[in-house]
Amino acid sequence: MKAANKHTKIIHAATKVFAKKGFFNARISDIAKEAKVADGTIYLYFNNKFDILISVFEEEIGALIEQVKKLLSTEDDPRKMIEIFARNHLSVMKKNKYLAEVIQIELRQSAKLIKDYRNNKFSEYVDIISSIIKLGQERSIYRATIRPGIAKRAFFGALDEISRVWTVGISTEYSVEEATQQILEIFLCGILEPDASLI
Amino acid sequence: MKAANKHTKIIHAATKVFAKKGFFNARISDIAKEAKVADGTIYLYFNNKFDILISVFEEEIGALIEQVKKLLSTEDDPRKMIEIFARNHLSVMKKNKYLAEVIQIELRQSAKLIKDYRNNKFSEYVDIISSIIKLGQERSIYRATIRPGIAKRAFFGALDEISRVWTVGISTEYSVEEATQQILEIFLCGILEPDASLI
DNA sequence: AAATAGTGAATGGCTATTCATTCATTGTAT
DNA sequence: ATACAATGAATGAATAGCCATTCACTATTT
Repeated sequence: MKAANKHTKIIHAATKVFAKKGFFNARISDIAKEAKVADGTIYLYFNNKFDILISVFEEEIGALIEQVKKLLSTEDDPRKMIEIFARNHLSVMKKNKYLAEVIQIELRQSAKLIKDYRNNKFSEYVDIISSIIKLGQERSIYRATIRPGIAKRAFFGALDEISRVWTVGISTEYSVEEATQQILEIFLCGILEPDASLI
Repeated sequence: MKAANKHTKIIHAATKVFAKKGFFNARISDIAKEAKVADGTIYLYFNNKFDILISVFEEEIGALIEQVKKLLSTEDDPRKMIEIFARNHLSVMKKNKYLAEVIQIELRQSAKLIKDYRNNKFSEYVDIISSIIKLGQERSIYRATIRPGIAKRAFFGALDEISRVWTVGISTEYSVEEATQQILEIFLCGILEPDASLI
């Protein structure tokens, strides 16, 4: 029978192979081997190679959204919420390096790879940041001069670039906690020395 | 004669084609056509397709480094220096969309594309940020608790993600000035309302 | 008339996708 | 209980098309 978990098995295998080789260098036979199925079997579950990539985005990021939304639902303070988002993102990326790689690299070219595919799931994920910022502004906790649409990009971009350290073989290492603390310090307080207006 | 400017012509053509189609979908014949030379001519100036991409990185980012270093050399205040870096980066990326696209997308996969190619030029560029931060720390203008190695990533990642708005066809638009101002507000002061410790 | 630069059609290697066939499971008839 | 279909999942070798690179040839310079 067409086991539902074979679909999932292929998705996970594809995530790994895409991460390691990149979409174009990934061979269908690599994915098949990784998933321990025959090449042809993949076409029983997916229409083509692009379809596999899209499914990886939708399903893996979908799960990420579920997870962070659940965590956020227990918190009300926008400062804590932004912290939860950052810590969760960084720890998932550190733990799931294959997913990290796919988001950082393949997702970015997806618009070019696949005609008329909009990354709705991805936008939905990043928009969580702007909604937290808006909430904070309503409560006068975050500055009204901050534009949520720009700040969400700045925040996500910062998290994304910071987490790249764990995917490529860069020597400098730091922990999720350290990275989270730094990101929060920068975004909440800025990098200026509080009494630097002197000089 | 082996005109030096034919080399440059090919580099610019390649930047454009790589930006539009991505490295793997770019055909040598596309680049040749764009540069108005024969397919074979490209191999008189470059060893192979990868070599073209590497040259694009080295030469285009090399020029970017020259430019920003020159601008920075006239300034001494680390706060202004970080501003100069941000404004310059954003305005170059808004103006030169092909280069922006190549940096944002192709550069990221270069490690995977090309065995043992380290993006020295790119690291050199991003390291300008950490050196500005260190300078600021020495003068007690930037907090000592900020780790320059992490902050440079956060700052560059923020700039990079913000400038993506100009490359992909996203509806929301903002100017270089607006983006620069927001980035500086966030990084220098943070997003917290100054007297938000209330609540 | 050398020497050098440029050309573009032909080659050769590579791989996504297909599809004829096999295999496993379930149902039906004896 | 055993034999026999029927169904549809799984397989993987064969196909068909694509494109980086080469190279025999032409054009241009010195």
